[in-house]
Amino acid sequence: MKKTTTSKNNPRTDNTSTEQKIKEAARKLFTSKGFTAVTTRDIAVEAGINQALLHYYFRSKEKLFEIVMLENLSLFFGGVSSILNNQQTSIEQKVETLVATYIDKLSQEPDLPLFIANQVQSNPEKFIKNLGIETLIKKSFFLKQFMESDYSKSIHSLNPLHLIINMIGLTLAPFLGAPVIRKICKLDQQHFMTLVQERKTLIPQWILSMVKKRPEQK
Amino acid sequence: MKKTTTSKNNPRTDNTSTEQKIKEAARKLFTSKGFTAVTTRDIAVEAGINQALLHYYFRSKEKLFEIVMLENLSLFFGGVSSILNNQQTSIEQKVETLVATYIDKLSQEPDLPLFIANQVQSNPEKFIKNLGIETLIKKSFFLKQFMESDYSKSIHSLNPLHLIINMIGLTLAPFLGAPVIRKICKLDQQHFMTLVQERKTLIPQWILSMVKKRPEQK
DNA sequence: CATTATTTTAATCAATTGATTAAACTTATT
DNA sequence: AATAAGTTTAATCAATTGATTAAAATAATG
Repeated sequence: MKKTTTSKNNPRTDNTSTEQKIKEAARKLFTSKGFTAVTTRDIAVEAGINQALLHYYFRSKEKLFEIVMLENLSLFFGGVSSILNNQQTSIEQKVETLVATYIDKLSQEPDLPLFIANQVQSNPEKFIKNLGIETLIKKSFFLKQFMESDYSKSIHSLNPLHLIINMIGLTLAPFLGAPVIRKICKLDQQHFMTLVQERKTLIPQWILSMVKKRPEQK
Repeated sequence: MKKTTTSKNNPRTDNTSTEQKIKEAARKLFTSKGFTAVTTRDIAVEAGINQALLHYYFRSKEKLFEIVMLENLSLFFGGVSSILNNQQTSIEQKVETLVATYIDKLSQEPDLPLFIANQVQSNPEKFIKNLGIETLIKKSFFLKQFMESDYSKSIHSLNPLHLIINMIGLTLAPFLGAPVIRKICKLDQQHFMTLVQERKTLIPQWILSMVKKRPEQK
């Protein structure tokens, strides 16, 4: 039987190496190929362990996926709240940090956006519940700050929903299209990274220009 | 045996109703759930036919998926070439028509972007080959037009790659996040549609403001 | 060291999967 | 109507799947 609750054996910090190996293999495969496309045997091979061990440690494929999904969610949204609710920073600074943070994050985990997008599509209510997205955005200091700013008072006022959609869209787009972009433009990993890094300064500029003034209709 | 080549029976235009039913069921399921998550029996049930008929008409699940994928690709990219290569329209007009066309298209086929994104990730080279994307973009009249315009000559000149990424990102974003956006903001289908329709005029304005002038660094 | 608890393994299970087959049924052709 | 060609069906196959089991191997405990 598996040591479940308070066990006495801890070789060192005891995050049983095998358990960890399985979870990491699962995360790699689930994140890049999705739930149904990955078999428990695939995971076992990737982790270099016996297939039965997967069930020994995680009961079922579903349970393991659930864990991976929650990990990916917190990886994707972790830290956002503290940026959005920082009382010391301006709107402009928030946009900058947010974009920069995500570009760095996605540079290390390029499969994350598509994984998240698939979860959003296949299970939106679960997605919303597991995160505090609703409060994360709607009750954020960022939104309050924006609604009280000149931006939302001017006649050029823009629905903040558009703003959020744009920020996310502009940031995720190059990662979602990465394989095609790289292939067509013949960019190696390094050149692609500089392209993406450029956007750290560009996106905030674009976002602010959207909200500051509209070009006159000709 | 199946009537393959030139058959003599044609009730009317003879796109055998069953064959069509299967293909439509397959498209619906494959597009929303992906290849591995859908079984041939799922398709049979959705189409209201016997499972063996699927193989009778399409040989294998893979072949059927291939057909659906190509159909989706041409659905997604159809008409783009004629917009990009129109010698009569200005850059501004091209951006406007492109955005408007896609917003209309995706409003009717909201699952398309994620399906395409998944294909891009899992099989980029096939994706590029099946389409003429490379020529579609790199050799388009649009690009030539842009490179010769004031936009690319000014000191504010912007890598056109960013422009294309932005256009796509801004257009697709609300559809990729649709379920969450609708849930959080409590938008019904109709209100979501007006939100998206607003972007038909907004996105071209944003795109042009990006390329026209940069806000000064403070 | 002996005993017990934990971890790992190989073998196997039942269910599901894509695919095939042979017979039944329908439609067209003469 | 008789025959042939095309279509549909139910039954079945072999392979793969997630999951279980019981025994073996390893580590911990007294």
